[in-house]
Amino acid sequence: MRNRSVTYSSEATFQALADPTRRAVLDLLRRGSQPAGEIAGAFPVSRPAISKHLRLLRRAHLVREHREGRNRVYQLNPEPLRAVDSWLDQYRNFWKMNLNSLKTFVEAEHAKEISQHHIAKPKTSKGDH
Amino acid sequence: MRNRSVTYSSEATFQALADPTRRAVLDLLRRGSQPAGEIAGAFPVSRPAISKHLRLLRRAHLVREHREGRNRVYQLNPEPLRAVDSWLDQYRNFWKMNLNSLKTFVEAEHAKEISQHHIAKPKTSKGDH
DNA sequence: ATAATGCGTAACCGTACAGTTACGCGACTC
DNA sequence: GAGTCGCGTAACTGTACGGTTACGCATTAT
Repeated sequence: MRNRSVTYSSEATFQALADPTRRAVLDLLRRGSQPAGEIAGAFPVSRPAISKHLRLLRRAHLVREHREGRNRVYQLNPEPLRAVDSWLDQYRNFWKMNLNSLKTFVEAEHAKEISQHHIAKPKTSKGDH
Repeated sequence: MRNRSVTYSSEATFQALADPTRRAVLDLLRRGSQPAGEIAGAFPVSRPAISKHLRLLRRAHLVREHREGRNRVYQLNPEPLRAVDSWLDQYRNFWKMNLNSLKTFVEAEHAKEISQHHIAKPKTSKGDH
């Protein structure tokens, strides 16, 4: 449970990531920082629309903004994505399990087949509930 | 670009994950499949509200539903989370980079300081743009 | 000083959606 | 068959938000 200087609300993060345009902005920003205008230029929506998206991304700390003359340059901040990664972590074993489920199943069947001489199956654990 | 039998729209997935209640439902379902009623019982909102959340999760293929008598049992399907994991992958190197950014920066400054005898700074490389 | 640029914000739509209550329907119980 | 349980859905409300246009405010250019 390492506590970095700032604790990012994964709530805001997920919320910010929910919009495809915002994810695209992040993808764009991976190539390098850009002023708001150029970001807006990359999308088929109006500049104010992007401005609002950027505000949301700012609130989620997914981007950082600093002025440069009359430009506002936006920079990616991948830090909060770490929280998403951690959250995902709880499910990773889970889908690895599923990855091997067929294999495991087959092996289990195989093992059963081998040792299946006089052992009565107790009841088949009826799902995972 | 592996194409599994089903292609999950990461759009629907992110959308589904955007709500805290829905993420909580998934977290709950990690412990095992449950009928809708029990899921609803675990939250301070009405049963129909949960029912709608479950519908969204179903659409995103994050849960699977099957009837069992007069119950509808919901089961976690972690598959679509893989897509999220892949998406995140593009940022993983990035935040590893940032881990070392301070170190790198300090080292760079140090190097500059050493060689900085008669070199006029052209204009300060102006961010990372 | 004046004009033009770059951006954010306000004001205003339309739509999505979280939540509620009322209702309906299939599935077990007696 | 009548009652009840489990659960989805319809109908409705409040709110968030994506998009637009109009506007305002700095900063640079003339």
